[in-house]
Amino acid sequence: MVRSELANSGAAPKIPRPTTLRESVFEAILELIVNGSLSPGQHLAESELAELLGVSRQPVREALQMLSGEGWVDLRPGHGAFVHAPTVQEADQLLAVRALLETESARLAALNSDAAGVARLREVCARGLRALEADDIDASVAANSELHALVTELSGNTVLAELASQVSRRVRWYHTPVARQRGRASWEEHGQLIDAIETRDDVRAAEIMRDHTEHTRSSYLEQRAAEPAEPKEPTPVARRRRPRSLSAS
Amino acid sequence: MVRSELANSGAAPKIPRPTTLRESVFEAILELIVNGSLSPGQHLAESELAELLGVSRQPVREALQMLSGEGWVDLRPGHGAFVHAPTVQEADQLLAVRALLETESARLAALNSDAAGVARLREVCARGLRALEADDIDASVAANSELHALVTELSGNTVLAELASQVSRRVRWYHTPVARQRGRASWEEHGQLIDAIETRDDVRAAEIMRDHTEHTRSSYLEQRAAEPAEPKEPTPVARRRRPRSLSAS
DNA sequence: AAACTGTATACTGTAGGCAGTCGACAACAG
DNA sequence: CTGTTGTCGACTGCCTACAGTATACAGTTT
Repeated sequence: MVRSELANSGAAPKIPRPTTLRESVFEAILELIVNGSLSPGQHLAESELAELLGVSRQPVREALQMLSGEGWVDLRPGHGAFVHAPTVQEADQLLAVRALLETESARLAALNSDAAGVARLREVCARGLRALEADDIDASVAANSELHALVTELSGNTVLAELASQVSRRVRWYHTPVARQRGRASWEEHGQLIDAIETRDDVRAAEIMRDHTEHTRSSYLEQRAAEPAEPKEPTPVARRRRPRSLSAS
Repeated sequence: MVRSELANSGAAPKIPRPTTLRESVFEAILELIVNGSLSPGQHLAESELAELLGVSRQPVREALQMLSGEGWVDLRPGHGAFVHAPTVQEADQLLAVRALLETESARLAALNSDAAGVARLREVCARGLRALEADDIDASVAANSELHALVTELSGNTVLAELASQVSRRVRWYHTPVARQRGRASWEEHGQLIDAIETRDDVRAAEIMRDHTEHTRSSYLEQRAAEPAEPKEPTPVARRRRPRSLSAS
């Protein structure tokens, strides 16, 4: 194998693998949704998005269908795509499902984890705490997601991990705007969780994770109850006729 | 409302709503996968499928992406679609996830159910038993799925129900070929489950469902252990060069 | 004979275009 | 003035076509 010589030469700068256009478009639109540039209920015209992103309609179509599959947009046949407008009820249900999936993940992680896994958990946890001290909300939220993803990965159940990851992303969307508080307590719970995983105490790990996710859930509900953003308008599905420009908010 | 006169006239033959082509193609390919016409690992060329189904490549592409989203095919960029080849490990993980989701569904159903819901459950259960008596495996399996779907629906958590439905379909694919036995016992457990739901005994309902799904899981594993169809060939990803014809098996 | 290189083929990814359909507004009848 | 019908505009869904790329085979060189 003469090639191995070249293969082992390392220093492979991972050539900018021109990932498929639809994936780039997927990420781009997702970003627009998450950061609020596209408001819930808004109609997404393929042509406009295509022009905005400088691509043809086809990748946009495919990206919209991917988004639909994960619940980010609603696809009404013949009418096109609308940014999904999450109801409070749905958010609550989603949080409940997340609690279920992550609790089981924590339990399995406690049973399957090894020293290396625990070390990685601690590293992420430390990073999250540092971000918290520095008041870097974004980094803190990112570390939070990373930690939860790591727990699901350590569960050893790939299917479970993928499902949890999908659910978590949506949860984060609903939850991020109200996640400012509940920082310190959250990371303390994370520490306890890691302790339980390290000692392979699956029952305790599950218990901590359940309480932890339930805390964020009740925190979310309180927040929503405090400021009922739009109590009316139960389904404001793109009331305005033509959102000519996509630059909302 | 003059229109109500016409609207209430009933007898709406539900005009053959020309559902989008991509959905029809989705169903068609899914059927080909489930019934074994397309074997796991087989490469799916868009052009061939398009010609086979008498449509253009576009709906086929979109259908394949939907299938990819639900885990039926693997989409390798630049290489096209391959029928997903489930490993034993993955099937086991999927069954574990199903157990988790359905157990929670049963618990919630016990808390939320009403008389009407219980009546529907009993109806389906009776239908399943009749099918079993008549040795109608297909009908029995269908009733089984319907019953489980009904339980998740009665849980009141839509998100949970959708997730469980998705997982169940895949489970059924892996499981159907080995589902011949375990008929009688399964339906007896269903009866007990309905009893628990009727009496709103959430703990017992969850317990029964967990045991029930664990039974099918161990049943599946035994079956696989008994006949290790292809112990070798860990990833037979379309080894043959050109599967000219799509009529496999 | 073995390995490398050039060429051919087939398939994917993307673009552009056309017909069908839905919603909205305007004109008209009762 | 209210309800109905005709017409316009826009957008989706689908088809066709082209370019880019990966794979396999054959020819060539060492």
